[in-house]
Amino acid sequence: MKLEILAKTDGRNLQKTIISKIRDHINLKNLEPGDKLPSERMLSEKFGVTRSNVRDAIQKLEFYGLLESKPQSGTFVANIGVIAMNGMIDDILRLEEPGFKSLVETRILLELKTVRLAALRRTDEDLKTMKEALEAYNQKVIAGEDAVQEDLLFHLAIAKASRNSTMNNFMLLITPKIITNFEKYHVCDKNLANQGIEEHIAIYEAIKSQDPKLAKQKMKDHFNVLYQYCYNIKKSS
Amino acid sequence: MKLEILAKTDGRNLQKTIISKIRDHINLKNLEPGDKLPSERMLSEKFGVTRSNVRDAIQKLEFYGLLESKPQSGTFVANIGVIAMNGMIDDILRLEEPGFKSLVETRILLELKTVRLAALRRTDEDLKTMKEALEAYNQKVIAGEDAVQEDLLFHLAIAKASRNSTMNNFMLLITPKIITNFEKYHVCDKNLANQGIEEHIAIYEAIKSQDPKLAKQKMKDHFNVLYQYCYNIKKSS
DNA sequence: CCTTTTAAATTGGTTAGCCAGTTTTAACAG
DNA sequence: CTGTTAAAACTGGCTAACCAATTTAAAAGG
Repeated sequence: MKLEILAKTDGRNLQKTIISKIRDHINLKNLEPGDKLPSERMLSEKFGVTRSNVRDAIQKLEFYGLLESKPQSGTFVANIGVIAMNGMIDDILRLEEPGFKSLVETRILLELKTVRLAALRRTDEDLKTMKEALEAYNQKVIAGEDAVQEDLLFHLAIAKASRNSTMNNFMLLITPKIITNFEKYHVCDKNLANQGIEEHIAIYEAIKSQDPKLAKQKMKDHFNVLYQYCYNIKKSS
Repeated sequence: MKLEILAKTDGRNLQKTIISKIRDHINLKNLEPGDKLPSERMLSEKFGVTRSNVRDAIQKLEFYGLLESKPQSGTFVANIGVIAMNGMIDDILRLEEPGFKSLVETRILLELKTVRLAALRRTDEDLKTMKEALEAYNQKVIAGEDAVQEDLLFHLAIAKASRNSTMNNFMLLITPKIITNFEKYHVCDKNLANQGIEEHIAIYEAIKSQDPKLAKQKMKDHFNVLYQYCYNIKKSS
């Protein structure tokens, strides 16, 4: 077990090492936006690692918009100067795994915004999707079954109706992680789920009547109950 | 040029096709959390694509927390039921590339929160980092040079001081894309940069004196100027 | 029939080599 | 010396073979 963890952190540290070496190279050679990096083969030889490792590191930096790979041509420094490049790579390297608290804070922030935007921008089709998710949730709760999935889908339907693909994407990223934590700490019990029905309906109605302020307030109420309960669980565990 | 775009969309569509086929398989076989997917080899044969393509698709679903690959063992359905799985994959497939407006909206939302959290949680070290970024910015502006990078680093320093790794990560993700758009539309002119000095100082002082409300207000002021200018640019272009 | 042991098959990950474009170099004509 | 052309070298992506760990099957022992 220990070894498995070590292996994983080893892989992580290897990637971080390669990323920092790429940064060093950029600094040493004073590469500016648009300049070409050495080929993956040369970098892998220079760093004493496999080409796959280099590719993975480059892919990560591409994901953060710092590099850009062009097929059959090369990898290029993105339209970002060396100063910002250094600062950002530094931040990326020091970025730690998000804890539960971090995820919850971000979720609340995002949802209080998406619900507002959804109230302003929702189409009739969005409304239909939300209503379906809402009714699926209610049905499960009334039947006394677990409704975590349906709850998730209702909230994601709101995110989609917000018509902001960045926030929608972020919601898709963090929600599953939160759900996993919820189930781990056994949040979302039956009685809480019953209360959730009314709260969801209130949110839905506010979005339907295109009242952003009310929608935000109802979402706030929803979270208040949920996370008060949640933090109690956390403290007692 | 047309062909290049076609090739890219082809690759994208291929991955989306594979992802939807994986979803279909999960539905058809009624796979539940913890169940094992067929091996990458079998899936690649079944779908008539290369193993690399299957791996990439699985990696993406892993990124969104829907699958989990264990070395020398197999790929497993994450702790998420079929209903949520279907909904999420559907959302992921329909997710569109974020536009400029989407990015700006999200940035404002995130920064109004991170600046508040930074005021509450900043350590003395955070404060030092922010001050350094601030002074680097001022120096460049006073010298009449472009200070986009230094501006970026100041805002990222705030994100780091917020002590929320999820928001910090999100900021790192969207900021470069916004910067690119800024430079494309030639936002951030000299006169605007001069005004930026005072606004940055006001934000910094509010964080220093641990006044979250004031910090948020000063950030709001900062954005007001910036994006009023920005939207004018957009409209005229 | 059940438990233990062992060997064969299967797995995700890794590696070396191949491919189709791109880029650089060199050859050559004017 | 310059502009054009062709060919050689280089590039990121892709393919197939390989690897070590794991899982399954079967064989052995009780």
